[in-house]
Amino acid sequence: MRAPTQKRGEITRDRLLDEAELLFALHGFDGVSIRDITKAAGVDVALANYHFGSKDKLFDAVFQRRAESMNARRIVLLEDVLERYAPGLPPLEDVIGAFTWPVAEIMIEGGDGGRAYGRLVAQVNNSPKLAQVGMTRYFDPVVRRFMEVLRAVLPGCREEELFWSYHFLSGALTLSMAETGRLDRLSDGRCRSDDLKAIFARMVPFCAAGFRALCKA
Amino acid sequence: MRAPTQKRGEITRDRLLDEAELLFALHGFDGVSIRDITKAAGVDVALANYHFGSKDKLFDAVFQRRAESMNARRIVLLEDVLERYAPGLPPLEDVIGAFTWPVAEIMIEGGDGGRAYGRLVAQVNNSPKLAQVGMTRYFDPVVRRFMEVLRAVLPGCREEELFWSYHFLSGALTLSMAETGRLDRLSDGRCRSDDLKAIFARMVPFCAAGFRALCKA
DNA sequence: GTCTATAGCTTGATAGAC
DNA sequence: GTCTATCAAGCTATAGAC
Repeated sequence: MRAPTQKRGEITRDRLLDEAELLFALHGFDGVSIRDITKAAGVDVALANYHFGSKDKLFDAVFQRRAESMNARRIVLLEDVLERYAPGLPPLEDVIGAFTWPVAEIMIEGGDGGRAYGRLVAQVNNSPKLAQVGMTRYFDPVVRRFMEVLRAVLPGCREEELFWSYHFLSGALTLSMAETGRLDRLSDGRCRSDDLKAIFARMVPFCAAGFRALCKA
Repeated sequence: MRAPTQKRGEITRDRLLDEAELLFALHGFDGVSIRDITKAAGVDVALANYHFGSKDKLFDAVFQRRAESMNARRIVLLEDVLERYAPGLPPLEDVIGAFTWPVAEIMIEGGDGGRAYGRLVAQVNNSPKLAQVGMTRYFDPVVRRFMEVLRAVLPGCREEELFWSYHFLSGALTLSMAETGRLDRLSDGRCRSDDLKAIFARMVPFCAAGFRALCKA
């Protein structure tokens, strides 16, 4: 992730982002101090404020970093799917897959940081204080694009049913990103929170059936 | 909620629980100080530690308080449904309804505190640090009972599919409890996070269809 | 860009008077 | 049970030397 040609300042910046990501994901915004982060990154306390201005802005930078690549990937997969079935329309499953799969990719390929980012998004999406700013600003533009396609793929579906369906999908998706390990215990080890391929393979048919059930009514 | 015959100490205790519930729900455990809570409750700073021992234990007491009545209500509704269809088995929808509806009841009938409690559970369920203790201890015993009934109602369904289906239901349910208002904006006001009857009426068919889709495969 | 030093404030918890 | 007073530790943020 870190190019060998980076300047010292950039290395510090990236280290701070990486450690902040891990710590915020585990303890939440208020559960982590600037000191915790700079200590974990092995840099001086003052550098967090020098590079990011404030703790708030550092959090925002962490949240934004991977949101951009994830959203870009979502759009690529969506346009791919649309093209593949043009001039017809793709199955609902493929549209949902284009939305959910980039999350799995980041968490699988992004190592500890990628998994931490998933946890972070899960907490932000479920926080009344943070969801309005974080999710709305960084994710909703792409969600609106998906809603357009869903509308086309499910003709005649009422708007309310379409939005509520998305809401339930969002809940299922973000709880999966949280990787809390709760289901591991509940299922006596049969299901594992970190088995992302198992989860995402099931999330698509589960939610597709849900969308169809609501849109039928 | 507060009996007129309560002693002064009990009133203080209840006030602290009520205000802690509201504040923890909005800002999370680390976003609230003992001073914030005692100030909101109009009692002395030292009384929180006198009555509850520590901030951790106060949080735990808040979380446990409504969990007990919610779980009791879930079991009552479940046994009702089972009895109504005996010696046969109830439809999947009724079982899911017995699990989800008590949440709506508490949030609708419990006023500001009830809604705050929903937000609190949403955050705990999505937190890697808190979910293991909070959810596992207070909710999983009842969930295990529901899993037994779901197993009976969906004969031949593989265990993994059953547990993952519950996981997705849990995500949809807790995001609905969070009432973040995100969907309100996204849908340009067509859907409202606080319209609990609209949400819970749709959650049942959405998730029932999901369970059936996964168990069929 | 980095580091030292520090200002100014808030934190959880408690000892002891009432 | 309640309140005053306080402790020791933590916090964010910044001014100024290098």
